[in-house]
Amino acid sequence: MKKRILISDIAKALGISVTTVSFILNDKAKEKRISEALTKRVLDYVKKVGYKPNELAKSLRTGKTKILGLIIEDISNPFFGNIARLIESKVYEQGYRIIYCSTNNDVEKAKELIQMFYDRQVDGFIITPSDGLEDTVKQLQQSNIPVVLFDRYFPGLETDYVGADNFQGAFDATSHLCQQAYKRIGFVSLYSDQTQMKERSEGYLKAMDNNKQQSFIQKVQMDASDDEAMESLKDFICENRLDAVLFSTNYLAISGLKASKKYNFVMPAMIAFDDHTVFKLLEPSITVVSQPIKEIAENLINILLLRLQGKIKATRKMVLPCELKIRESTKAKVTL
Amino acid sequence: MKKRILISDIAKALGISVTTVSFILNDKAKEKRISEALTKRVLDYVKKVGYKPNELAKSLRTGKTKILGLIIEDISNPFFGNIARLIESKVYEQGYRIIYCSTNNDVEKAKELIQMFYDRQVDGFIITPSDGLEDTVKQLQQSNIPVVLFDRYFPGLETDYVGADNFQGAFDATSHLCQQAYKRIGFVSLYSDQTQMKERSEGYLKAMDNNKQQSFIQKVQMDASDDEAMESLKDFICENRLDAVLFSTNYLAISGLKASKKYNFVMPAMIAFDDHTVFKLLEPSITVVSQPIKEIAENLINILLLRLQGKIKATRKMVLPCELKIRESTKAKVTL
DNA sequence: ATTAGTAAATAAAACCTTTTAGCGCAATTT
DNA sequence: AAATTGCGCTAAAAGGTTTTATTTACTAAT
Repeated sequence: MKKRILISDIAKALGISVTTVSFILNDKAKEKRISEALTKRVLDYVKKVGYKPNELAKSLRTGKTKILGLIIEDISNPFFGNIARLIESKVYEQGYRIIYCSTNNDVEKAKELIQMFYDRQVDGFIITPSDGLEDTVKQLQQSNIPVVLFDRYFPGLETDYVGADNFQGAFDATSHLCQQAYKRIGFVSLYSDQTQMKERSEGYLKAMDNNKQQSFIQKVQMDASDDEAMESLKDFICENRLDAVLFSTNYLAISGLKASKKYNFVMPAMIAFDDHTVFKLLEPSITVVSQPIKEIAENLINILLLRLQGKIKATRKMVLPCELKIRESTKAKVTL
Repeated sequence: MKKRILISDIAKALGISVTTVSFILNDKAKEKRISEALTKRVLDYVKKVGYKPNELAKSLRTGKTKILGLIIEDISNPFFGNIARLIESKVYEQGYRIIYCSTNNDVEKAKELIQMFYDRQVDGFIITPSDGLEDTVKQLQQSNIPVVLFDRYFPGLETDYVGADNFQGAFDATSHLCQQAYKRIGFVSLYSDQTQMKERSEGYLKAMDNNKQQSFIQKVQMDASDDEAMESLKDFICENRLDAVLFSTNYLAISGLKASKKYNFVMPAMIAFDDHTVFKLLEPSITVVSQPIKEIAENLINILLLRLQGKIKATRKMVLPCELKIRESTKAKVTL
């Protein structure tokens, strides 16, 4: 266990000052008019001894950590998991690192996590905000630390934001069900004020209105257990004799599928919001509204990096189109 | 955007020294015989102004970051995703934080990530090591930084390790297939020297030997595309007229299922290693060898924390039992 | 009256960088 | 001739903690 080598060791070994070494290592050799000969000598030596600066000391001095905080709803949901992975590899190329945490939609936990990231002086945030997090986000903004929201936002707060066109996604999905001649189309959502949920509701309702159909809406408690969700979904689908259902999230759809298995009823035509491995494999495979995960991740990073570099002033809101992936679960209804 | 408050501000405001404040804040008031009156005065004031020490400065001084590095194979695989989540919440309670990264089984990326975590001075590592990472792990050990491996290990290296009993899991699964009267039982694995794969192979082979059955083994390239995997699995299952298959990972099983859908052949009886939402939902539902995720996460953290506190000297290897969850995909064979 | 001991607090060093301000000298401009 | 500029480099401050070694002001013992 050998001792870490310091910048002062380099300076001493080469008989020059620490400052000079620091300038050279931070690509300020030209700017500070340090001779090429010396620059090369330092660089060679540094490489030879494998010197790596102490990132902590660096951060302490500069106030920059090159770490970004990613606060997401649930890392085990593949939608978020995939976004996290894409973000991770994107920022990696730019020399940034990610610390992530899942909130599981718990406001208090989210607040704590944000506080902790703030204490660790992350350079910026990407957040899927839970209900009730508006003030915290506002505080971050006031502290002048870049924040980009995704998946949902706060209507009353000017923030950078990247998300999918939830209205259009739900509208297209519902319209598709109408076209396929379904007559009793239900919508499953959550008790939540989050914008993405509201937009999906509105998309559903608008399409139903356009087609002059009666709407059926069931909301599930956000903290409901799997069993509770399954039971209420069974009741919703069976008692209303629905012939089609649009689920506003992939896990609600999965709860629905589990319910149909557990309570042994036939799942009607269905569409889920957000794709999932399950949906491609099932018999019949499930039609989904798929969010442009890659584009979302790319835009999140781009906006955050621009902000970190101070290159943008006005807030940016990006709304990206969803794609309806039509599979077997929404074949045209056979009228008896 | 108000200025951050410092420990020196506290000291000045109360007319005492920085040292005293520091002692009190670090629970050394008694040890350093600081009067209770003063202790209370400081604590109250700190609470009132909401002082939070600068974690960077703290880490720079103490050499401890209270951050642990988690290097896993693939965060989007629910097996790893769930372990990550459990670990995250466990260490959170202990005041530690997690930085994670996925390697996707790329050695070079793994090396880079470990180097970067090391540069950031994480206090300890939890690693699912890729092939070829032995030297890097050895170096970490020599630098006296705690490392716990999981899922797989290096036979030639004395390290802490937590994993499932892969041999027993595969053995039980294979024995179950034999009992159900299947006669042509295949095993799908990876071209990899990783221990967990070898152990699963051996479990399969041992059970086949015990039952005096011919074995069928197919290996898939680790970097194979989904399509390549699907094609070779189709050939393996169809050409050998297998009536049962044991898949050594959940994603191989999923590739198999996709293949049966794409190439339109009937999937024989099957068992997958590691559970997955899909497996419960499919018709028929899939029998799995389930690893004790919760126990694995708990033991990983326990061992790492003990090591961080210097409470253990000898290396610990924990092998935890797997559970065979019998579902519909392995109903007894009907002999014609 | 001196010494020893102790309680309560502190000054200063240490952790390792980056960055500001400036030095000494030669060449150029006023 | 005096003032300015350019060059190549550096001393020292700053960033905010923790911790070691020490001081101060007492009381108790010799």
